[in-house]
Amino acid sequence: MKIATYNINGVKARLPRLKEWLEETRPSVACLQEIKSQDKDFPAHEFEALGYSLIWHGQKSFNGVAVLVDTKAGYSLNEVKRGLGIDGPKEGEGEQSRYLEADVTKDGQTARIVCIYLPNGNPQPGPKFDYKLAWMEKLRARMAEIWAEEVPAAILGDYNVIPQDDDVYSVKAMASDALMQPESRAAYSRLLADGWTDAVRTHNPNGGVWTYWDYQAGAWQRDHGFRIDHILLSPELADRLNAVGVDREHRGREKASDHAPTWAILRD
DNA sequence: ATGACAATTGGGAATTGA
Repeated sequence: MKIATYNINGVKARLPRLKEWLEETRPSVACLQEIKSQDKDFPAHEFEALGYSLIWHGQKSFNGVAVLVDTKAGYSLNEVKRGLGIDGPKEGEGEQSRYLEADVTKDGQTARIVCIYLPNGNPQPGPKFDYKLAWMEKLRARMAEIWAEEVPAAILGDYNVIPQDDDVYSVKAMASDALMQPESRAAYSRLLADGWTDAVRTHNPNGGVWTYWDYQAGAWQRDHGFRIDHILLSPELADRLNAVGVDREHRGREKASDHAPTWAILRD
């Protein structure tokens, strides 16, 4: 089973790139973030035509997540939960679309798949940063519930956290950013301390792997990137981890997202 | 300190992102 996470930065603007990525790399499960589409406008048929089943949780203008499974390869999915029950940082805006959880099944084997788009938190300090930290605690509580269910589970997505100094091209350049504040890192570390495994880190213990390059200041050309898209695995799935990777080449294409797809392969 | 880029909404300029 190949599971992947990809912050696509707009499903409508990215549709050709996204479809070719699915066809070229054929993930069994794909978690998408920043679909930037309302539910009614989400082009589900485009993905169904490629042999994927999917669920999505959209929102006007920004945010939004989706989970796709390869029906051609025999996978099916059932939604378990959408939303963590936490309101956005603006008064009265309600909950943002950042969380989608499903059971994915093939040949009688089921894994819990959670797609997250964790709040960015900039500028910090401020209400958006407070929201980020509160969201991370909500996530941790939900992950503890999943842990207690003792199901094989993977929590994939854009965590908007640079876990360590060797996960960024320049510590100095990003020092004041919400992505690498001590509070953000501590909250992420607590997830690992709870027993979850950072799949990409496990296979790259010295860091140096990027999943995001800014559109600005020639960041891609200079390889000024960092790692914020993560795949966290329960112990059973961590034991089955075969390989991880980042589809860097897709970041360099025409009209690409500023993130690159990040994936892990698990033995059946 | 600021802006550099890009997507969305709405049909211009503001918001958001990281």
